Amino acid sequence: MGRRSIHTPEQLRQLILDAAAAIIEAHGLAGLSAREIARRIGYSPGTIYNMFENLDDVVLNVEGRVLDQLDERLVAELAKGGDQKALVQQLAQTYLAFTHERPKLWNLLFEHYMPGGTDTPPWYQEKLERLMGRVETAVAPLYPPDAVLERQRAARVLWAGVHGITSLSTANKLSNVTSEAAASLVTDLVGNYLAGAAIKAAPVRAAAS
Amino acid sequence: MGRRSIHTPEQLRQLILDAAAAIIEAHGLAGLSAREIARRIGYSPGTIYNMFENLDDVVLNVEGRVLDQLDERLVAELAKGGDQKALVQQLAQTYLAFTHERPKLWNLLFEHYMPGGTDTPPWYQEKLERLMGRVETAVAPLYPPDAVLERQRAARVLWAGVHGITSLSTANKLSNVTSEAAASLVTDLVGNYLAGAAIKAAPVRAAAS
DNA sequence: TGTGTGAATTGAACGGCGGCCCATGGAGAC
DNA sequence: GTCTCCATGGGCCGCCGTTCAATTCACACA
Repeated sequence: MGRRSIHTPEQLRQLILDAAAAIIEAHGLAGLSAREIARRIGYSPGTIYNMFENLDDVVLNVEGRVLDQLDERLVAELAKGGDQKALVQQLAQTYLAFTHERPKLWNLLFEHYMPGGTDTPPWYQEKLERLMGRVETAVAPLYPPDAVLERQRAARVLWAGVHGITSLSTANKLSNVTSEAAASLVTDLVGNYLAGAAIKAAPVRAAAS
Repeated sequence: MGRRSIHTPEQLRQLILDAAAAIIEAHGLAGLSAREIARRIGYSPGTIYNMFENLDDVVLNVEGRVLDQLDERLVAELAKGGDQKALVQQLAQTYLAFTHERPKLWNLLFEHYMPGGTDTPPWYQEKLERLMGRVETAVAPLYPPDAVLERQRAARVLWAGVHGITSLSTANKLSNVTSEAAASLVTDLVGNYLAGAAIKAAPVRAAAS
């Protein structure tokens, strides 16, 4: 069969990524295969190799879209504004909600290693840093303007901490913690961490407030 | 070929689990296969099915051993005793060190879902709860004796938080955070969280101390 | 020491899936 | 109508989990 011209190359790319994401969400990374993607989009396996280098390339691009989607959510949340302290809490809850919506898809980010231990491409690292930057933005008002390192550290700790709660709760590996309870754990983590950090900055005032 | 009696059944079980763990540590869960285990231990694939129900059963038992090994480490750390506050920090660092030693093997716990969404067997959940109990023990002296819920919550939050840092740093998904830097993030997390929690319990005294 | 017996071990075989490639022929350009 | 180009999808080759009839050996007993 020759060319179909039903879909533009870009449409085809998106079709493939949509299908791949759906498969991963339903059956995990292990359930993904070029044939299965092809079946779902009504094309043949070969088509996928015209648009992507190989399956790992497809997966990497699915990951990229997930990161972009999370970024959109965080940006939307930041745009709402509101109380500074509450903002960090809101971001954390947004992250939690996002990862709980499509747990297997989110888990993909941690299941998928690059073949041969290659590290992820620059655009991927940039997406990660962009996300981290959102948290830094939210945390910024709570720190003196010149406390750059503290801010970065806080952002990373909070990001990782919230990630830990979502990761363990979606995997059902936090003994007896349901998804709903995870939200209150996140609140507790963020609240106590920020309170503790505030003491270090200005012990007396923090305690008095 | 008939019986060899070179290994007792129990030895054979351990041989299989050793080999499986080695394969997973080297190539991830995706690299595991009954044939590969058989090759490594010098037996045939069929032998594995005499000792285990199927490959998932093997994997589950590898997970069990990993949990047991971590528990041993935590217990050893608890036995050392020492300052109460420092103890929580020590446990956290022990966890971090353990997961960084064999990252792929540790990751197994979060890559491997039970087939068909079955939940993990009771003995597995018990191992998880035993681990959580270790953290509760370490946290206990920092809370009033009757504050059971607070203690449990703190243990879960700390456990998950530390897990998040180890998870992201081993996966290289915490922008620009190396393995060594992870240790200081853990210290920061535990320190600030506990400090924040202390305020809530007794604002004035915590600030004054 | 010889022999019978059952358990342990085997490995070939089944049915299926996978990644990836390339000769083919249909679609578009002129 | 002709030609060119490129998407196509059938096919190659290999690996997988799992099974089970056949085989071989350890051991008990004589």
